[in-house]
This record gives sequence, C-alpha cells and structure tokens, in this order.
Amino acid sequence: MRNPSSSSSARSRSTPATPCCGKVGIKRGPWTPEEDEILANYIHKDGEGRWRTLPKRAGLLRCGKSCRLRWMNYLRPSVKRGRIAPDEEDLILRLHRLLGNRWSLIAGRIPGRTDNEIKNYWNTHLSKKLIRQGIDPKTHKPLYPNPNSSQISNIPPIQNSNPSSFPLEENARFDRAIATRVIDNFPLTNLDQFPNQVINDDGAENRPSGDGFNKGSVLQSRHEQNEEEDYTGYENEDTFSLFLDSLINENVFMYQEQQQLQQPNNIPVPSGEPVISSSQAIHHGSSCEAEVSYSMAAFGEKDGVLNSHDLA
DNA sequence: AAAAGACTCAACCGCGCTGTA
DNA sequence: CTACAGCGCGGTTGAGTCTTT
Repeated sequence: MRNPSSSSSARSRSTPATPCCGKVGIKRGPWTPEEDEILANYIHKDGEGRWRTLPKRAGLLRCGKSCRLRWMNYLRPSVKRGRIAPDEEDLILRLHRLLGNRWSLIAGRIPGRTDNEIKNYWNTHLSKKLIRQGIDPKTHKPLYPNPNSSQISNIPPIQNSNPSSFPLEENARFDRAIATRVIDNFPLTNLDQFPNQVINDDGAENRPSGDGFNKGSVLQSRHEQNEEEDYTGYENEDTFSLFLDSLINENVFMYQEQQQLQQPNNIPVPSGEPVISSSQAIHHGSSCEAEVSYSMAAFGEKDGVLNSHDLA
C-alpha cells in the first residue's frame, strides 16, 4: 500500500494535522480481518458516529478517519460487492452528467455502491470509455467537431430532453444548472440522511435505517443526542429525490425512445428503472421545465421556473 | 518463463462545512 | 465573533494484480 509519509500533495496546510491522524503508533495501510471484526462488532453494538474516539473505545490502533472509511466503503452490511452492472453504469453516466464529480450524491442514488467505488469506476472505466466515444468526460461535450466520426462504443450518448428546443450542449448546461441550483437549496446532509429510499411493492417508501446505511453521521449522532427533536428534512429530501429522478428518467425515456427508433426489432436496452422507480409514473411525458417548476415551488423558490436564459 | 507495462481499487490526505463552546 | 471539534468529500497515491511482449 501507499507509503504513509509519501504524500505528494503540494497543497499547503492552513490547519495543523488532525490529532487522530498525527498520533504516533497509529496503524495505517490495509486492514486485517481481525481489525475488521473488531470494528464491525463495535459498530453493531454501539452504532456509527463519534469516529474520532471510536478507535480508542473499540480498541483499535487506527485513526477515526480510517475507521469511518473502512466501515463506509467496505464493512457496512449494505455495501454491494462485485461488478458494476450495465444499468448501474448507465445511471452513473447520467448522474455524472447532471451532478459532475459529486460522487457521494451519485452514490446516494445507486443502492449499495459507495462514493469511492463509483469514483474509482469512473476514473478507471467510464472516463476512458467516454474518451473513446469522443466525449469529454468532464463536460460530456464532444471532443471533436464532428462527434459521429469517433463514436465507436455502444454506450448511448446522453440525450437532450427536448432536442427540438435545445442543442445538446446547451441542454447539458441547463441540466447542470438546475441540479446545482436545487442542490444549493438542499443541504447535502439531508440527502445523506435517506439517500437510498426504496419503493416497496405496495408503493410505500422504505428508508433504510437499521444498519445506518449512508446516514450522515453528523445528523445521526446529533439526532440521537436529542431524540425528541423532530427531524424536518423529509420534505426537502422527498422533493429532491423526485426532482432528480425526474431528470434521470427523462433521459432514460428519451434514450429508450431513440433506441426503439433505431432498432425496430426491439433489442433490449439498459434501463435505470429498477433503481429509480420512485417517480416513474409521474415523470414520463412531463417536461423538464415543469418538474423544475414543481420542485422549486416545493421548497419556496419565489421564481420557481428556471428558464434557459437564467444560464446566461 | 520473465520482464515490463497497464490497470485496479483500498486507503490516505487536505480542505471545507457545520455545530458548539 | 472566534476557535475548535467532528465529519464528509473529492483528489490522489501506490501496492497488488493482470496483461502483454
């Protein structure tokens, strides 16, 4: 593993090293099965949070950050191991186009996947795949003047929600601006509170909580400290989920439409629907702008509709 | 079979944000 | 208002593994 003393970061430190990471005698590098067991047992018994003091309480010679990372990315029961499925890959592409490198947000929409895993997968697979397609992985814009000449992969280009009214490039800006604007109105910790809500067969939402999956630990621990206090972030989270789902589904819908036009023999195409089922029913056929209007109004935006001229 | 290069991904780092004293 | 603690995030590293020559 990486040599702990060999950080090549050129960034200057404005604050001293955090005590838990600067202590002598703190173990680094790969975790042993014994350490994993100690950490998992402790968290099952005492719960997540208070990471800085957790190693001492659990009897681990690790810093709190390392414990948190190990739990979040590897030991959590809900972490899904194994290869990224094609529909997950498709969803990552669409979410990245909307959100950029906000890996935790992207991970929050893909059950069982961690931000680290998605970030790694993006850097090692998807960015290269897009480059092979002639698409800039950062901007999702064509790298070359004539993108058709370089499209050699079978990954679908991200489609414009309304091709007749927006050129691709402008629509990408539109989507990203919407996402940014909405995200700015939703504290990220609220998103982390219930990022992977699932719709049961009966339509009821199931918010995973028993194992603390993806909970923002700040909110969690502070909420635990004052359980009488109502948590009031639900509406915002629901609204944001619906909104984000709408943007994703819009793309999925457009893509499927395009594939059906191109492939009259109905060759199956990947779909994100199993993951993002919460809002299918209301989003097909609705315009992106209408959804923005709904979402903005839902959290008190005075001028709810974000028009293309807002991007200027 | 061995060496070299490419790739993968767990882990680390620094920064910035939020809440509290 | 300020300082500090605690935490989460995105960027980056590098040992281990796989593939190619």
